[in-house]
Amino acid sequence: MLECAVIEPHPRKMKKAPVKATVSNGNEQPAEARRKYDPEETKRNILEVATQEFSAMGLSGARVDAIAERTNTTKRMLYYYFESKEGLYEAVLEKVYGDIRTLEQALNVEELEPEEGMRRLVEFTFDYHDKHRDFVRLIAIENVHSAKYITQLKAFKSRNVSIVNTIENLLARGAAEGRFRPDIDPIDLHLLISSFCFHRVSNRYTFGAAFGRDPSHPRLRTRHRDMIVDAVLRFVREP
Amino acid sequence: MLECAVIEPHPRKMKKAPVKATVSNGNEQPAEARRKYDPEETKRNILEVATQEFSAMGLSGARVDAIAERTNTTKRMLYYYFESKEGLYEAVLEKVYGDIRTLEQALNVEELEPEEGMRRLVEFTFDYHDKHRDFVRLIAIENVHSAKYITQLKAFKSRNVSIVNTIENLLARGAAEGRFRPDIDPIDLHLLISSFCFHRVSNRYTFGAAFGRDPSHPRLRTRHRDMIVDAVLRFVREP
Amino acid sequence: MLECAVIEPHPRKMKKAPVKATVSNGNEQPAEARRKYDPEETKRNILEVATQEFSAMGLSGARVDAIAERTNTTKRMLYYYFESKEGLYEAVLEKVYGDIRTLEQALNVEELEPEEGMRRLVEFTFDYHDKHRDFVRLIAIENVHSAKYITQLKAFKSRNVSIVNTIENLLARGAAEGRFRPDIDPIDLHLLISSFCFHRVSNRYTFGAAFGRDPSHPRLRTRHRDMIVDAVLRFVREP
Amino acid sequence: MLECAVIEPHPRKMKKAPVKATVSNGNEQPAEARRKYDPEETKRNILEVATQEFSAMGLSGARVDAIAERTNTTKRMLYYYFESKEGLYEAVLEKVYGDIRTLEQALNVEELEPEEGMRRLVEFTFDYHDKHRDFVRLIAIENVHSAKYITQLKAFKSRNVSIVNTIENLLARGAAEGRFRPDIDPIDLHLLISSFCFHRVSNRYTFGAAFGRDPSHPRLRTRHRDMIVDAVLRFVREP
DNA sequence: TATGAATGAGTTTTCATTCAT
DNA sequence: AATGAATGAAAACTCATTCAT
Repeated sequence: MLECAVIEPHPRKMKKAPVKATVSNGNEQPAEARRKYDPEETKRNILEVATQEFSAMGLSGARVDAIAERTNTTKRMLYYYFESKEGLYEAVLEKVYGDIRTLEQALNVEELEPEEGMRRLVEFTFDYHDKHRDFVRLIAIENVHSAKYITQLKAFKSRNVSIVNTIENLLARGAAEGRFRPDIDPIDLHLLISSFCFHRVSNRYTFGAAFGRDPSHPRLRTRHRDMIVDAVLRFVREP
Repeated sequence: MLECAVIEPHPRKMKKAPVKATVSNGNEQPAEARRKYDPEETKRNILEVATQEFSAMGLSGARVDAIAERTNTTKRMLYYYFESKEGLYEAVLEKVYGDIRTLEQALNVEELEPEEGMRRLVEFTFDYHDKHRDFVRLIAIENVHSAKYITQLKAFKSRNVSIVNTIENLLARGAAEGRFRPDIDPIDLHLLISSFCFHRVSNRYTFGAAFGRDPSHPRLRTRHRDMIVDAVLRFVREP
Repeated sequence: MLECAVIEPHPRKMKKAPVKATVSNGNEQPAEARRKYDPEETKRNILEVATQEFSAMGLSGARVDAIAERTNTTKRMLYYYFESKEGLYEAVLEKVYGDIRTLEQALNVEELEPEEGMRRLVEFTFDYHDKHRDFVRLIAIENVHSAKYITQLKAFKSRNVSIVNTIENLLARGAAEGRFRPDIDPIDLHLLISSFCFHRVSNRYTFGAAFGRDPSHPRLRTRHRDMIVDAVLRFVREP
Repeated sequence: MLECAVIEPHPRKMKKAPVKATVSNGNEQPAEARRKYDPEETKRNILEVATQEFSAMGLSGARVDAIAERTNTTKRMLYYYFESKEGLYEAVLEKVYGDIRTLEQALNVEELEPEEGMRRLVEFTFDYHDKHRDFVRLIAIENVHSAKYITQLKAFKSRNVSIVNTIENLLARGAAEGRFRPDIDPIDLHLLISSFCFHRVSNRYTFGAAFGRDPSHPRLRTRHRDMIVDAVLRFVREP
């Protein structure tokens, strides 16, 4: 049967240009309509939507189609700029880190006296996680993926190093003044601080379900902020 | 007959060994006699493998095929016993909670004096997260999915309630004795404790990447345990 | 805008089972209907169709959908058994080689006297290419892809070696008898023979277009067969 | 502003250097003056790159983007000048034929005595295929596509006709002199000659893989050239 | 003449789930 | 109770081509 069945190559045409239907879609842009050709805006738009999707659904749970749909452009552009779903995910991580960097610059605790500086640092860390929930969720998601993608970011290590340096400086000055205990490891302390700040955001769903309290409620938020400051100060103070 | 081309499905994917390979006992039996159907064992085996897969890959990232492959049985059985991927995931959550309950019974702090009881409670919480990493990862995964599945578990709420009751009791007794501050919210305190215990497990990949330290290393583990006990006691103590 | 837009994870359901439409499609199978579950038949069927498609369209030109459509099964099975388009292509190459091997066994020229053996060998080579056009086309296609896939086949090298051995034996015996020239390289001669046999099949379209002759026409076929035998014998004969 | 994340489209694909980079001449001109639009040069450049891509990848395997990338111009220009991928492919075929035509004029065997003329003709055919590998590959590719495109070329038929005429003339003169056999069909002989010359180029990858010999190696090349001349002369000579 | 951004339709591949035995 | 084969829907990704400037 097979061997001699001389199948003339069935002629199949090459891709042709699609018919273009330039019909207006009814809901026209308002007066200050976006420019049609604005790559930076396109990228930003894609990244914005992708950030939401990835942080809401996880890397595997996110759908490229879902992202594209909520974008001002098409799925194709997403691949045009970011190569692949993973590439887009990485770009999202990068962007989220970039966004945060600016904020971080503002933290200037080196000039404050140690206890006040420590208070500021903790408050900053708290606010920072509280404000950047997408960031927190993405880090949690990264841990599900064994931090495979985030480790490739240059920004990643440096950022953590800088915060630890800040803590180290505070601890050293406090100890020199006899106000702080001298034997505290800065990284350990950073872990203590960020654990709380991170956890109440990352685990707010299970927390809410378990205790019937939404940790993002303003009253709870304030109380938590005070508490972690208090706990940290009590922890570092001599004796 | 394609004598020379016996094509097995997906010949290129490396097959990991099933989790519990039924070892041959040497004196083989005729086919019918040897194969002893053991539904309980089959279910246990499936759950075990599924726990690994879900906790390693997340709910969306997990693959039914991957689970079935490492099982002693087939994909069909997985559906036979657990209905669907989601059903299996729920069963995994349930199992993980069940496993833990036993351990939890052992914690009897009500008889200890408040400070010692608090120490025990924190240590218990620490050890418990440290030992049950799959549990921790699954909770983190649940939060990616807005705690959709875990809230359905009866075990879930009760467990958290019981731990909070324990803390409440300790705080009340401590306050009565004038040793603890009287204004501490037990749920807040639980959040403080569990944040640290949870975070160092759930985020160990990003932590490791950021600081070049593996938080599961024994030395670090001990230090962290001491630290959280210390921090909590300093936090609750009067004044 | 972005940062604080708390997007509640839009609930999206997991894949559900499709509705099964078990309607009869009208053109029922004849009495000797295929068994529904016959993996060997399924694979054979896929390979048969794939052979046609690849040999007609080339590797890049072939369409997985087109193959699946002409199959008794679905596209999914194609991936079930062959992993990928490339995997299927490789399996096709393998099968085509397997098919041919049998035929080749029949060639027993070692017992014939050199000249008669050489005639048989050339005729065999001619017939073999003439009959296996898919094979010829696939080899041509492989050369477009720099023989990337075929080199992985075990069957490939051994087959060529055996035919060269056969030629070598004939040449040696012929030279010993003083009938053949002693300085002929067997691989070169194989190239001379197979060039012609291959070319008139592989290039029949351009040949037809250039000269208005279809080289597969029976009359031309016979003349070509005689010609290559004649040319080879004249080439090898002393002096 | 995503200051730290300037995302270029497809940042991961390595870009090969364009085929002819317009080197800066040191003393730069103002923008308008420096850029000299040279349509002919642009077309030539595109064709050159396209020839490489098509002959290396086949018609379906070739990528318009890949061609444009290695060009000094953009994809749009490619469509501007050649309409479509197919149009470009046809232009490549045409160019390749055009390139060759010049060479072919030089062959003047009508003045030589038949045997010497035949030798020259074969050598010419050999050299011509050996030198124009792209041409050979493109013909092979055309046969994968049933010679759909090449048949439209005016140059195509005429070229083949003229070579056959040349052979016919040689055969006739040789037969008249009693040196050549009188019953040889010129088209068949052309097929014999070109088969070998074509095949060793078109199938050099599978040949190399099968026999561990690269047919384009100078030593092998010379031997092959001598062989085909020898074989043809022995074939045409009386008796 | 020239260009980078944009696109829609197609193409390959994956996945949870079910069927026939 | 158990199984390997089978499946449709959806997901990721690609490609030739065109638009707006």
